[in-house]
This record gives sequence, C-alpha cells and structure tokens, in this order.
Amino acid sequence: MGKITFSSGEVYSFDTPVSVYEAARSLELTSREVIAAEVSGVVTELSHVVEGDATVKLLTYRDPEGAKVFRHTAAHIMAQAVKRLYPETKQTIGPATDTGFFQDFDSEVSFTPEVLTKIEAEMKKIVKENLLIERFELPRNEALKLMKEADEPYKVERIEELPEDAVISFYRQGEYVDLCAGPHLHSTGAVKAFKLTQSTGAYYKGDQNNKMLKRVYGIAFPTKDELNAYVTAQEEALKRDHNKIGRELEYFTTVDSVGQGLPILLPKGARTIQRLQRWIEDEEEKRGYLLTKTPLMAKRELYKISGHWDHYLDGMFVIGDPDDETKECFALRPMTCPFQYQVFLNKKRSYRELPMRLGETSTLFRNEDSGEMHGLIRVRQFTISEGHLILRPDQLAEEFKGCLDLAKYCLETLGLWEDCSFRFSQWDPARTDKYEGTPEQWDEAQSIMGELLDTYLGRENYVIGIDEAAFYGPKLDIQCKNVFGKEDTIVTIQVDMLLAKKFGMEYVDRDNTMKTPYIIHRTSMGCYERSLALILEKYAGALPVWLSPTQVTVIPVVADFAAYAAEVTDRMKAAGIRAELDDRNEKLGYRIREAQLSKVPYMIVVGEDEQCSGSVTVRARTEGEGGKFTVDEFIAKVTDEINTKKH
RNA sequence: GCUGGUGUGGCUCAAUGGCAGAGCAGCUGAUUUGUAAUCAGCAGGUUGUUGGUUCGACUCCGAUCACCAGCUCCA
Repeated sequence: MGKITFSSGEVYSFDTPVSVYEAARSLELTSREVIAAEVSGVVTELSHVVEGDATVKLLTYRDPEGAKVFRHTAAHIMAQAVKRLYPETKQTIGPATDTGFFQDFDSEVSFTPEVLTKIEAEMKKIVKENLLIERFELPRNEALKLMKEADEPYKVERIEELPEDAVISFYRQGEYVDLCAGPHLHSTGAVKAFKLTQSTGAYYKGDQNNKMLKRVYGIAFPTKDELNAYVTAQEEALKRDHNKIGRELEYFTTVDSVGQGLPILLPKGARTIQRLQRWIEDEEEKRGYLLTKTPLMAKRELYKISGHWDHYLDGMFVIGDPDDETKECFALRPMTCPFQYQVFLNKKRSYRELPMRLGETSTLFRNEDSGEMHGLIRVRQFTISEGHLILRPDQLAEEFKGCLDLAKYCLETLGLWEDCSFRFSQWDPARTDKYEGTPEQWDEAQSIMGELLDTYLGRENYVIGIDEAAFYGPKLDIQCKNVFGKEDTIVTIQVDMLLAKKFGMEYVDRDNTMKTPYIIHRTSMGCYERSLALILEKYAGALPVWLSPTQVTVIPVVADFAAYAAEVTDRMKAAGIRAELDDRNEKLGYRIREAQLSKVPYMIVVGEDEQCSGSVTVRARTEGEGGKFTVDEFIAKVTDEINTKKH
C-alpha cells in the first residue's frame, strides 16, 4: 500500500494504514526522546496514521519544531490545571513561544505568585497521571455544540471564525478537552520539568479596545537539568541588563521628582555618549553631511503643516492650551523633520545642490504612555543621530545604499551589527486614518523601498511589518535585541515624499521646471541613549577602550611612588588618554579590586621597579593584553586601540 | 494607559502589629603596605508620598508616585 522513508534512511513498507509510532517502533527508531514527527513536511503527533507513501523525520526536544510541540502540550497541562482549580475560567489561546509557552484566560482569579504555585502543583499531578492525549475531529455544528456545552465562549467565537472547509480538531487529555490544531505529545507524562514564570495582562486579540485577559507564562523542558540550566542562563543574562549595571557602574540614574522616562546621565554615561556623538558627527562630515542645529520646540502651526498635530498630538508635550486658537501654543519636537526641512526651504534650490545631506544631533521629546519606559532604551527625551537627505529621483538608490552603508559601519564599529535584524515597516491600507497620503503614494514609496531592500539586503534577509510605518512613510528598521530578548529599533531609514509636498519643498531641475525631491529620513547609529544601553548589555559593562569613560587607572603600590604615578597619568592625559590616578591610602589589592569592579580596561601598577626603569606594569581587563611596557609603548598601544575603535 | 510584582540610609538586604538593624560605600584617625576587601571610631532613615484602621503600623486597608516584567504603542 505504501512506504515510509525515515530521515535516517530506514524504510518501512505497509499494507494497511499505520501510525508513525508503530512504524518507527518496528524499526526500533523510537526512544523516550522522540516526541513528535514531521510527516512529509508537516509536524504532527506520533499517533498520526499514514495511508500512503511518506517521508518522516522523528522530532525530539532538540528540534525547534519538536520543542514547540512539547511546550504546547505544557500549555494544555497548565490550562487543564487552571480548569480543575478554577472551573469558571474561560479559555482563549495558549501557544508555544520561542522560549516557553503561555495561556490567556478570562477569569476572576488574580494569578498571584501564590496562585501560580498552586497551579504548578496541580500540573505536577496531571503529569504524574500520565494522561493519554487524543485527537478527534468534529463537524462544525457538533464542534460548536461541544464548546457551547462546555461554556467556552472564546472557543465558540474561534470556531465561527474558521473557514467553512476547515478541519476542526480537538485534543482530549483526561477530563480536559480543548479546541486545538495540535499537534501534541503522546501523553502528559513527558513534561517532567516546568515552571510558571509570570502572570500579566494581555488584550484579547492584541487589541487594546478589547477586554484585558490574564496571561500566564511558563517554561517547560524534558528534564530538570535542562530547566535549571535555562533558569541559570536567564539569571546570567539579567546580570548584563543595562538598567542594572548602568546604574551600578554609574552611567545613569533616575529621580522620582524629575519624572518617568527622563534619565540623568551621570559623568560616565555622559562621557561615553559624548564620544559616540563626536565620532558620528565627524564621520558624517566626512561623508558629505551638513551639520544643522534647529530648535527643540515650535508653534502649533508647524505641526499642523507636517501632520503631527493630526496624527501625533498624543505623543507630544504641548506648552499652552492646544484648543485655544487665539493664543500661541508650542510643542516640544517629537521628530526633527519639519525643522530640518526649513534649512532646505531657506532659499530657492537647484538640482545642482542635490543630494543635500543634512545631519543633526537632535534631541526629541515624546510623551510615551506611562508603562512604556524602560531604562535608557525607551525614554521620553532622547538624542538621535538624525539626518534628512534631499534627493533627485535618480539619486535615491545610491543615497539609500549610502545610508545603509553608514548604518552598517556604525553598528559594526559598536559591535552590534551581528545581533541586528531588518524589518520593512509598511502601512496598513485598512487604517488610512492613521496615515497621511493616498494609497497611490504609499504604493509608490513602498515599491521603491522594496526594490532597494531586495537589491541591497536581499528579500530573505528582512521581514515585513504591517501597520508599523511612520505616519508619513514606510521604514526600514534595523532591530537589535536586548537582554530580555525584546527587539527594539536602533537604526531607521525611511523614504518619504509626502512631507516634502506638504512643506512645498521644490528644486529647479535641469529643464527649468520645479520638482518635488525625494527625502530619506535616517539615523546613522540611532538614539544615543538606546545605543549606550545596548552596548552596555553587549559588553556586560566592559565597554571597548575607545568608549570607556575611564581608559586607564594608575595605581602606585605605595605613597612613595605617587609622584611617579602622577607623572605617568599626566603623560597619558597629554596623549589624549582618559587616565585616572588612584593614590588613595588603601591597600594595593583593594584598589585593584575597585578598578576591576569599575570595568576599567587597563590598570597600571607602579612601584620601585617601574619608577627606576621608567616603565609600567599593566593589568588588563582582557586576558593577554597586560604585561610590562615602557610608558611610551603603552601610550602607543592604547592610542592605537582608541583610533581603531577596537572591540 | 492596562495586568502582575516591587519600594526600609548611596548600594545589598534584615526586622511577619510592639525600641528601625547589619554589611558594603561615606567621613575621621591609625596603618606605608607589590597584585581581588588593613584596623578602629563616627555619621547617615519621618521605612517612596499620603490618607485610614489600631492603644500602637515598615508590617493591615485605600489613594498616589516611582521602579521591574508583560500587553498595547514606539527611536
């Protein structure tokens, strides 16, 4: 009748339909580790019955698809436990995620840590009961009847939303039945190690106009060791959290009376951002950018032209009464565009002046919702390496590439490029109220940008995000993950014609006609605060030498050598190295320890030997970089690292 | 904004309705030391703020602010 070809090469022939498990078992391919199967490219359960020729790959937890099946079953076990403990709870969805699983419930129960502990205990029972997990399918009307009888309104709604011809499947484990596409494990007994990690709120269907459901997150593994290893790894990752080490290492702080999302950059943080800023401004100057400096606020009238007043008012800090048209009203700027455009608009422009690349270290203000702020990553006042390129159509491709090259150069230099991914953020044609412009204009901008992205990045290297565009145009967002695995945009490059038209930006073309230029909005390394946060996490606080607030700490062994230590410090400072002297009356080992805790790249210890020979003994943060140097050698070494921005 | 959690000196934490405490950091003094914490003393708190319950509140209840995670939203 047919044959099953396993990915390991074995072939099983059969005359009557056979389950994957039976076939694999007869060939002795199963083990306790096998948890699901991919049959002719479709992930399914081991009990799946094969009726014709098929290729089969047996999946374990080590296969990403297998892990998802495993976690999904863990989610069902949690739902079953919740239904046992709190039968009034209504179920909604409960998928596996990249690292674990969650379930959304509609329930009066407050899922406090104590309640989670109770649920975990019930889950343990369900695992111990080792319930068989059975799939069954029902016609639509019977499926609806079943879920109505079970009083699961969200499931009823889900079935009603399914297309007419959809297969409606359910999974049963013990007394628990759930509408679910599957697949699942063979039984509940395999989920040996799990932990419920947190409970939060989540809007039904992700829409904040809907009811807020209660979401419980968990993680699950085949063994306790794997669970413990994961928990330990998470704890280690959190030690890199910029919000923790950035405060401990005194890069920034926050003050209640200053307000949310308004971090105070301490001397170390300010110094590092200053280095970044000078570097970017110089780099952009080399690449033909013209530096501008424009106001941080403007009258309501400017934002009415740009569209911010209609589309972004909630995001702005307004000074004055926005509804009183008889009085002047200002707003702090949330974006630089309308300000920097005034530079172009200053006089009549010729095609010969294009491309005009304008750059500005631009401080912006955005009135984010109170729950949005996060350390230095999401704040209400921030400074970005802003730029607008005003272009003839024939210059668009090359200049777009130039922006990509610059972003790549910046992120590579910071060491973040390898952690970045690309996102083509488009508008949502169904939500025209959110966006300026016509569908034709959006189609034009998006198709141009799509072509540029296909050419310079390759289609396989970016994902598309619908309804993520700026209100005036599509964006390429370069995304970087923080220590919690959450993605944020670090660099953005946007193609826009709408605002140019709104502001009446034109140039006289070769044929003496007026043309509207294309504009690229872009950042080169993005927001300074956010970049600092990400490099603090990347390097666990041990910033590359060129960005370290202090590059060398000079420590005399005893006070007798303080004068020599001071001389060495001064020589380094004269050479442009940020050196500090630590000649406090503390034990040598103690001062070394403090320097290490501060993550300074180099510390220099000087005593009698060094003073007599005019040398320094260097202890480096990174292994292999230390040793004994003459002062000049060491200055040359550090200077080289600063100049090459080594990391 | 919503859900859950947290809030005690600069930092890390103790005190489970009955006297607010420790270590580190800080200050003063002593110690003159060769590679991860020298010794002693001193000072530092209206327990985020605020209202209530109580003979009595860091502790219980309400409000509010901030911080953390998630949702939604965004550089």
